[in-house]
Amino acid sequence: MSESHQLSDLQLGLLRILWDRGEATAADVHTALLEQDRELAPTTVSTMLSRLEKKGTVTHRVEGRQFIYRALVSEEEVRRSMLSRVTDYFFGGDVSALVSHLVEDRDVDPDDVARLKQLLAQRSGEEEEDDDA
Amino acid sequence: MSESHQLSDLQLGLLRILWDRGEATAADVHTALLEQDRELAPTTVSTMLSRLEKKGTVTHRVEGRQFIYRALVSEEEVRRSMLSRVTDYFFGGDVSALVSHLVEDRDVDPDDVARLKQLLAQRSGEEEEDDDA
DNA sequence: GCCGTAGTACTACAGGTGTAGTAGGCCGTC
DNA sequence: GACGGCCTACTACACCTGTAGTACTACGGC
Repeated sequence: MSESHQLSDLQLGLLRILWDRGEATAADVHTALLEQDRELAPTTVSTMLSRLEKKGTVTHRVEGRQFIYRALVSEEEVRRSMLSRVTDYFFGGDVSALVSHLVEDRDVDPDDVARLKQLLAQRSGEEEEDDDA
Repeated sequence: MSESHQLSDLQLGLLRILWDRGEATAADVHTALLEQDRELAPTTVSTMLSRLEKKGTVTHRVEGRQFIYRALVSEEEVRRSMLSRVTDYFFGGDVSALVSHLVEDRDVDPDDVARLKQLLAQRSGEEEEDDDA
């Protein structure tokens, strides 16, 4: 499990739509992309969907004449895999190094810092509870 | 600036070597890859390097008969771009949401939690100092 | 001065991606 | 029962990636 999901922007875009809706016909996906200013021919969308299916990333069931697509990889899984990639390449696999970097270097504003502090407090709380259970 | 660096594993591998050494000949890169158990023909490495050069990702100077390559994009830049991608796709561009996620969900062990708390404390400390200055 | 060797350039090919046209099948309508 | 439209399947093509072989060139040694 957890093989590296190396996905292109368009592929991620398609998955995003499927994740958000649970299921969608090719036409739905096409429309959704149009709404995001990705103007592709309907056949292009279908092609991409079948290719993703061939790779096992999505699947479909048939309803009447339509194919209703559904993602086979979870958003969670892909997110995890993409994050791992960054973590591995740039922080030697050390997640907390990544977090440090983000906190130090990037635009985490003061409110968020507060929020995160709270979160961490909670985290250490839970850890103690875990000891209990 | 900051165009999306959509780089493959191998490309990142090559860049990693150049980043670490500053400069390297094709042979150096080849050797370094071997040490990482990436067994590629020397010509393969050269091919990849010239392709990266064509894209403007690396450049080279000539010394004797050898090409000495150097990255044209910084590690920082690529890291930032890859992180943005994840942040944008999965956290609507909200870096602190990403951090929360990492802290909540992933293997940040208790020591790290402590470390991060400290870091955040420091962060808010700095913020107040900034107010001062 | 010739030859081997090292190093780059050129060429090749399979597989993936982005993009889309065309063909073929089916369903509802007149 | 034929026709038009909708939907998928098949085909196409350019470009990128991974992979590597072959060709060419130049330098150093004998």
